[in-house]
Amino acid sequence: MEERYDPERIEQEWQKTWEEGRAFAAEEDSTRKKFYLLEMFPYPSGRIHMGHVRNYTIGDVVARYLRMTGRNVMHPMGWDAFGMPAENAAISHRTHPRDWVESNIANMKSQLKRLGLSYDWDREVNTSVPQYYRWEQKFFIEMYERGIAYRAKSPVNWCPRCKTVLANEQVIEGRCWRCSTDVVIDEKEQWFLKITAYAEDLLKGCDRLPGWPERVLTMQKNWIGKSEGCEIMFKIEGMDEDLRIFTTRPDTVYGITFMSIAPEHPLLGKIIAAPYRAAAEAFIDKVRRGGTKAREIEIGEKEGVFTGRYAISPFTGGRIPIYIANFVLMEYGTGAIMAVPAHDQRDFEFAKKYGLDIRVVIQPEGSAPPDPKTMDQAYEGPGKMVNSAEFTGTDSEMGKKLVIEKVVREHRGDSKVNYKLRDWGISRQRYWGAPIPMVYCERCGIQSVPLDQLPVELPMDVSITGEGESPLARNKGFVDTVCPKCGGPAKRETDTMDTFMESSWYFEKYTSPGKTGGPFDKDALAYWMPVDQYIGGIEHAILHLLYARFITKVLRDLGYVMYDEPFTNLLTQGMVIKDGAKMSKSLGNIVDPEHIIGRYGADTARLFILFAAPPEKDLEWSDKGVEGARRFLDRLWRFAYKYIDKLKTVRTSDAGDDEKSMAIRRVTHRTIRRVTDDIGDRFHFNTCVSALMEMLNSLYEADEKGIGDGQMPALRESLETLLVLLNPFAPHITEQINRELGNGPMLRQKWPVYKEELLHDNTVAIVIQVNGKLRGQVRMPEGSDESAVLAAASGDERIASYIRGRQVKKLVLVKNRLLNIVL
RNA sequence: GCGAGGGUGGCGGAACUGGUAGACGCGCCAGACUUAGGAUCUGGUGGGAUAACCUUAGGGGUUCAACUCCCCUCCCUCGCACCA
Repeated sequence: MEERYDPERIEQEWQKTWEEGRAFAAEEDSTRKKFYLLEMFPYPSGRIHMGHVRNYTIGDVVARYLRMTGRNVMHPMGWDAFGMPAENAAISHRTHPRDWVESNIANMKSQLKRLGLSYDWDREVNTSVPQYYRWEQKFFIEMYERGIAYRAKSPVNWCPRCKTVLANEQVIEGRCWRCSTDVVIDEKEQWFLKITAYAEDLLKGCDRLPGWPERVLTMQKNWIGKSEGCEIMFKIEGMDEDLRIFTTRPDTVYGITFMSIAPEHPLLGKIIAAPYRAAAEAFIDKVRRGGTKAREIEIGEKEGVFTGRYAISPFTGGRIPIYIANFVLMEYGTGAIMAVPAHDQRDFEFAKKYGLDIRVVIQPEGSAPPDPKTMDQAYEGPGKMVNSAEFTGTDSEMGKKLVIEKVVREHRGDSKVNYKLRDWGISRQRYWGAPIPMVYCERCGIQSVPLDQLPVELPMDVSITGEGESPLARNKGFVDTVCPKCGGPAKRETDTMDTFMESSWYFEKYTSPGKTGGPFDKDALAYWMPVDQYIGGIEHAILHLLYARFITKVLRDLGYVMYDEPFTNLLTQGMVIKDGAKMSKSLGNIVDPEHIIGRYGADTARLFILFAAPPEKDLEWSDKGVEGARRFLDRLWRFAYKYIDKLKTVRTSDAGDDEKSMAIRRVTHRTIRRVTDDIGDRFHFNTCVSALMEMLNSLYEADEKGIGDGQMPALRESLETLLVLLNPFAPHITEQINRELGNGPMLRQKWPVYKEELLHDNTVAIVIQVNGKLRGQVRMPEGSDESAVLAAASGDERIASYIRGRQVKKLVLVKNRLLNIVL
């Protein structure tokens, strides 16, 4: 054994061994319990960052631990290889996106290998190759045939900088999620996936995911945004059309004093009465100029203008003035609302501003109805209906049902559920993505590409300039095709799919990456899916995780998969921060993983990152902390080096029962218990590491007191155990020392099981409290009863001084731990 | 405003069902070895005149016993935010 710990040499050697032995290749084995462990695959940007290191290290600990417990672990890795940066790089570096991506993958792959991550590289998936995206195209066509994929003209979020359409989910506070440019609204023909048809399924599924963090589920539920209420049609005075509104408060219909409609409402042209036209149009124009920014970000003043027209209440028959209001959104509900200022804060503010009536129709439980003249805010709570004709006196919750019944009876509307969730626009006017397999024929219209002609391959001979139309639209060889139906000239769809499509089913592809006759091997899919543990950043709480759940449900309905949810357990790890801020180029606080690995070794990097914080919390990077991690490994190495020659010649099974041996063995078995508890169900890797540090500390303590030849078997057991327990965290150094001990590889080694009888000493330290305050400690045989402990405590001079001359009122004994003497 | 999660030494963080608060690591202090030490080892390290005693954001409560349970207040982070 070398005297000095040299991580670089050791790590390279073991990584080579693992690679050559295909050490982490997973195979279906129906006799073994599977575990599918997955970390979110990266975009191949070229270099890994600390966030990756953290994400993948956490996963690797779980993978290596579970393998040792006997689970058949699949731990794959791949590349989310489509997407804009490749195109941007192509423009600035004059390379082809494919080449750029490939060299990035090669580089990142070697970086991941240098971290010692135990991936099954045989299952590697690259989403940008036709063998991958051809199945996505097939799914798309099948979705089209079922009406799940459809084409529609709709206002889209357009990023002028990225020159592409963005999904609602990709617009953050009115700006592009990538480049933060203000997004503009444009009308375009787009391909959509009907995620709204799955809104209820996705929402219900949230309640069947106990292994997901509550906050992720909450975010998803919020995003889906279900609200139950009803639609009511109001007659418009002097017009044939009805005004349809959506409300969740049918119990307040007798409090309607005006109507508010969105400036984009299609009926507006007819509704606005001639004398009001100029003012109304000026207002509409003003709102429109404000754009998305003003409407969606600034919680601006509520403004509106009277249309000069009235609706008729189907309840009272009264005339209700119709206003155009800036806060009413066309995209939600019907784009028109009934306004009940007494019981809706927004309506209240609007009414106050324009001097409109306020009519109270709900009386709060146990207090008088609010007075419209003195109210300073709307009462939005429940209560008893008042001033509401035949409903007066009814409880508001019951009233909601009864009013809906009345509306239905009179054919003025129906109950209705609305969702905030919108259909997923997947068209992207970009080159580097999966082509949407559709053809436009002048004669036959939209046609899907016949399945036997898939894949529609992305052409490689393109010029990428970043100007004007997408490179695909200018590529005649690609665009010009024949209609699959009539054989006449036709043009291909030139939009590509949102890259979130590829990441919505890659985890399924890992189960049979080489399969060619279809997307998945049925048996492999049945064996491995669903993913038992998924690990990734919280930033994907909505986008990726919602889309992946959606596509899984679609694939289920298309008959490809047989489960409802793809990820049983989800762990969202925190960010890596430095000096209190997220690592970023602009802040100049980036720590390069490669540099850390080069200087301290992968084992040190892994150990630090696991030790510094529990996985779900943010991790503050500390160079000093890294040194501490390295110091621990150095200490481990030195300890092993000191005893290696003696340890080589003894057998663990010969461990003696002398006091020194027993002390060593107790520490060993107690540590097994601690680490097993923390690593298994709790994922508290930081406390695992500290338990291992404590174990090594106590071995050094034993060393200080002198370890004789008689203790060598116990010491061997201890060191071997320490190596196994530490192996998931620091796989290289542990393998190396283990080999020096003359043992075979740790890969298939069993996770140790502690021996109950070795956890206990025959005596225990019992804390003595007097009136709840700590006063001392006595050493007692295990299982001592109240009177015995009290006797011992009384014998202790310090403790006795607190009790002397006073009556013991009560004794509280916590077996083997504590005695509280109450005076 | 609504929803979720937090607030523990100089710092990162422990304390699983209420039972020795501050494990482990960093930093700091002292010492040893040494030509030197940013190497290594040993000891110390919540506050306090190291004596009483006080300490888990602050205040109250339940209990023999509270970081942990209950009530009130303050602060921080994240998500949603005119969704009718």
